[in-house]
Amino acid sequence: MDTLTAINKFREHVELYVPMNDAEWQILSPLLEVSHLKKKKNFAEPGKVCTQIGLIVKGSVRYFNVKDGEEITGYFSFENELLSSYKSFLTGAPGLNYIQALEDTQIVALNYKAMQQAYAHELIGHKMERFGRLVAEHYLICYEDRVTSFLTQTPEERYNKLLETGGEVLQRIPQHYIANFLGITPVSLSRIRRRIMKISA
Amino acid sequence: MDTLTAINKFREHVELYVPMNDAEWQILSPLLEVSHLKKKKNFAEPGKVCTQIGLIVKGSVRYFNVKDGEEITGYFSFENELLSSYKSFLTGAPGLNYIQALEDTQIVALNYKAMQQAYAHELIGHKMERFGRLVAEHYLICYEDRVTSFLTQTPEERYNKLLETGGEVLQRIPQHYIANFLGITPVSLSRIRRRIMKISA
DNA sequence: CATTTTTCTTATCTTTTGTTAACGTTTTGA
DNA sequence: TCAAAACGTTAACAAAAGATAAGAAAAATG
Repeated sequence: MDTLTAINKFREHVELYVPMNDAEWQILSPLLEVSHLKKKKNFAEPGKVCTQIGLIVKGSVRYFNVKDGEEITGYFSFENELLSSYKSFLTGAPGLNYIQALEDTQIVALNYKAMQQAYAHELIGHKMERFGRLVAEHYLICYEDRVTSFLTQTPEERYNKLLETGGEVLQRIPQHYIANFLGITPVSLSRIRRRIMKISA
Repeated sequence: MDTLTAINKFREHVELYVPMNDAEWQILSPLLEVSHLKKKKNFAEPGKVCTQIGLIVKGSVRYFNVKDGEEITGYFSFENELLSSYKSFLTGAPGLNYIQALEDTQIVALNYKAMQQAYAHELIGHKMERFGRLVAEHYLICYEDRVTSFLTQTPEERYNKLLETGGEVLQRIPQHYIANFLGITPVSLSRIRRRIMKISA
């Protein structure tokens, strides 16, 4: 995808949250950086500060932690979704997880400094703060739902819910990553799948 | 606590995130509502829209869901912490959980309309948006950590970590609530505690 | 296109958790 | 103050999940 098209995707994404006129866009757009991430390359790594928040305009990524030498996948992001190692980006502390491209991926990003510039800008600052707030609120709600699912649902219930709602993830992602995402082992997910098969058959 | 002292606590809380001068405070403070919640009374209930976000100036609350007639406690909030059924407050959709006073509790709150007024205000809007953003980011990080703990740690590890860091919760909260918070049953937590006792003894 | 590598399932065994119930203790509230 | 409710622990059993290993199928890679 060419750079202009990519950058315009960022504008579309912002406009999901706040309206943005051309004058405002002229201020924001020069702050953006377009980058490419080859499959298996990392957007973020443990021990390093994540300096960017980005929009995936093409491709997909996987979030994972490494514990006792094992990868534990926690999340995925696809086209038209934001990505960042949020805690690291927001606090400036080193991150704890990898964000790795599942396929060749194109990203339009703001670095931390540019983001702060945008927030502080006399013309677009108020609007950008609102954008930042609405984005944070959106992900807050996602996380709230996820925590609730861990507290109130069994792994099997979580998987069934994912079957209903999780379109893209289920098609494009290996099962053992999904198992991690659900908080269980791949072997356990395989057993759950067999239980469900038997019931519905 | 008298109303003025309570309201000033709200100002102190805002100033943890953004500076606020007297003129700005004169605009914000009239939007606040002070309320009291007797022990066991609900701040939020499933099926009802949570219309307020509040600061606990005295007391504490418990968040819980009811599944199959059983209460599952997901979180606690204490003095000088914000409370809301965020998803409901932010989206206007009916909430899914109870927020209930653990003791007689005093709350300084903004209702949704007042919050939107503050965000849109020509003088304090930018600052309030930033406050809202920083608060959402703060809780986003809390939730991110919590999800990670479910994915990468065993219940026993989660409990050990809570023992290290969870000061107030451990002193003031019954164990079966803590078990729920950790995603396990009270019986299971009791067994974990015995295992830990044996090792450290 | 051949060969690694990855992915998924299955089996076995162990460990942990859930469930239910009982018991003594503490707290609550009428 | 006294009865009822709530709380924490323990036991016994069932159900589920983790660990490990093996094997077949599918996909990736040179």
